[in-house]
Amino acid sequence: MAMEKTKETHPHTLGECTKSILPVRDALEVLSGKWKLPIIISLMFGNKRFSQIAKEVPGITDKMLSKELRELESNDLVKRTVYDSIPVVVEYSLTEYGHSLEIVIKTLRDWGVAHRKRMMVAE
Amino acid sequence: MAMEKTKETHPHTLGECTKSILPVRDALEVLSGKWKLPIIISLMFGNKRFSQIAKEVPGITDKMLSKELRELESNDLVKRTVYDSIPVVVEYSLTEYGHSLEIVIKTLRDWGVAHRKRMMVAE
DNA sequence: GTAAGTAGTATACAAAAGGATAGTGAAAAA
DNA sequence: TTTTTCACTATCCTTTTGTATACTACTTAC
Repeated sequence: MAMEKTKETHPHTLGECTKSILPVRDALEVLSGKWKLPIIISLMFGNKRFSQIAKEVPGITDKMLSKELRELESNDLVKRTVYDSIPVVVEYSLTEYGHSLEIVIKTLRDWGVAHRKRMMVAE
Repeated sequence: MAMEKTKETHPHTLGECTKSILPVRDALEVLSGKWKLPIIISLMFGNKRFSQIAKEVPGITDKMLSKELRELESNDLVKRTVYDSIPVVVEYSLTEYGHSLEIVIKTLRDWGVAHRKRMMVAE
């Protein structure tokens, strides 16, 4: 009798789920890590200089901040502007593309607020 | 004269931005990494067994899948059910709490789709 | 007897991420 | 004169993440 196991490998249904995973991975590639979103959030509250960001993102070191800013810049999410005053001042700002993350961050923050509440209840 | 540098350290304005960062960090603590969201997405398409998830999440190894599932389970996002059939079958499913991530994932996926489009244009 | 499927674990290693500390060089403030 | 600010960079170290390969133990199929 050997009822063939329905393999589900016909092109129609294959990857329905994978098709959802791929764009999320694309997003994660640009945003993942401990610091990128916090840095972006800090810049959503206004343009900032290096040391200002360092103060507002709790716990970040200069090395991490510098590295992450470079990556964000190379992905066109953050813009770096140098003013050749004395001493030199460097200003970081979100690009228009960077601002397109506002909705993502709002959603994640809302979930995070609920999550924290839940953890406190369960203590 | 010595105009005191306005320190901005009075409790009122301090941390307006930090207050946004903290819940996002809470969320990232539970969700960050390369694999957790892809695994959750795969489970949004239905309950799955270990090897099914392994097939649907491109590139994941048994070791990573096993490790990530344990973490997700300990955070109450995923439920593990053992059926003592022969051979033993283990089914993974999203908890109700896990389902609360649907909106987060949808937002991230939408951004990811737009991001991929953008990258292709810029080639 | 051999392979394949069930759900993983064990071991060893490489790579990436992150942390701690110190230093650069110029200028201004104490 | 020493310290502070500015925007970083350099070095070393630990932790986390990821890869590769092999193995367990049981059952069914070939």
